[in-house]
Amino acid sequence: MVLTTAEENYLKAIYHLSDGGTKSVSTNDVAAQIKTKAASVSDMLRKLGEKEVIEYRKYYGVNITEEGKKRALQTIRKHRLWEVFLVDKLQFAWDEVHEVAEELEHIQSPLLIQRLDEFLNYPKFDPHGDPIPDEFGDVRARPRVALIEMDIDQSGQIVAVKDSSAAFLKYLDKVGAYIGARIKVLDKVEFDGSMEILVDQKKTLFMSKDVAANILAIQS
Amino acid sequence: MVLTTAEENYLKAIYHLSDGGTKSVSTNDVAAQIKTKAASVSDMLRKLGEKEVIEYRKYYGVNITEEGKKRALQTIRKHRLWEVFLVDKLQFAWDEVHEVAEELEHIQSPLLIQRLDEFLNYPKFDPHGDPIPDEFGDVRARPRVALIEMDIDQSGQIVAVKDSSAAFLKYLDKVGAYIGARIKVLDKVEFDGSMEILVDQKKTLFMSKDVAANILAIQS
DNA sequence: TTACGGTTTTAGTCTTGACTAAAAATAAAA
DNA sequence: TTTTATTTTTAGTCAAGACTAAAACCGTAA
Repeated sequence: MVLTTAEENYLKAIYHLSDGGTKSVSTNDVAAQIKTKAASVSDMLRKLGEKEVIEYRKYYGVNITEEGKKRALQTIRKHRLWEVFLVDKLQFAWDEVHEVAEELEHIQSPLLIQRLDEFLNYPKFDPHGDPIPDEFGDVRARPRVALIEMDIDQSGQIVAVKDSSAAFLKYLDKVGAYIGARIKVLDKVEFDGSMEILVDQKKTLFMSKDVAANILAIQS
Repeated sequence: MVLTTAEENYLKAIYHLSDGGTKSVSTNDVAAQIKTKAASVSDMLRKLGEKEVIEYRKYYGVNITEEGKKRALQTIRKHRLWEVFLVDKLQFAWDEVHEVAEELEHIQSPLLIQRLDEFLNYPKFDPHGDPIPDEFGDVRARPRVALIEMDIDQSGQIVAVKDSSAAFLKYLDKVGAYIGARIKVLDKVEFDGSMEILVDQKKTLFMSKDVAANILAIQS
């Protein structure tokens, strides 16, 4: 059973909105996500229901089925692999990749994706730090570690903060350590626990133990 | 002015059928090329005429305009660059690339194509030996040389034959030296002018001076 | 229990790009 | 010059995927 580009996009949106299939999703939410009108969504949900990739009860929102989840993860896998390709091989910046990957993810060729995965050396995370599902749709849980726990020379990416107070976020923004930033530990000072961090391969940043303990990263 | 995927495909077909814009093309020819019906073509020609990428006179076929030629060459450029990518980077065989490239060529991103070109090191020919237009649509004329003229260790691709008699073509087919085959000169025998040729990186072929003089190749 | 506001669905329309069947135009033959 | 064969166009449909407007439904508050 083949899905159109539009159907793939709906399914992906539903997957994301449902937190990987754990919650049910309303028509309006899908409409907002896809940037379309609720009426169009109703129509599409009926079709996706017939194809059995979602379970659709009129007026009660949708739940994604196992088959649907598998399909959505395939699309997400393709999207993220292309993002890695664009950043690692074609020197795109991360904020430039999304739209292009949004188009590339709909290319139909299992061989292409298999070979691309191989060419990229089987990456586990995309440039935003999101995990890349394997060909069976399995997603490795992403272990998050406090920046303070990372060793010298380790690379990674900032994915979240523990203390999300406005003041702290403002500080992060000011020094350029935004969510998504790729970082590398250059040095750790034994004396006060402070760290020297390379951000986006160009900017060096000094941060106190307290700051470094509040930032969560994934290692790569 | 933006062209849809379907419009790009029509334009490309017209470009090819018109021999690069030198001949006019009939509705039926386009229908055969696109594998669609003449009625559908009529409709599309009207639309392409309004967009001024072709000159359309009812019942008298179409001529591609300068603007249309430029657009067609952009699409051809994208197609051929992707083919190079698939063969050179993803280890596709040259007869596996066409369909996938047919999808990839419609991805809209000038930056993507510019970076891809750079990543592939500005290739001048695709895996079938067809020239890749530059970003302005200029196509470098492809210098063809008789196989017999090539030096040892030179690589290239068979693009045509001088003597296209059935007997000769049959012979070529039998030994596996088809049009499009990638070849490399392994050895030239001074004594009788015969050559040893590596075909598609796997098969070694011995051919007489007379045969080698009848085969035209491009060098790469 | 009924009324109301918000959500969702239905009904009907539009555009793109395909189709078939029929009409019209051109080209070739008598 | 008229007839005939071929090509091309028009007219009318269809499916996908969007839209608007109107109707139907749900949950909550009176």
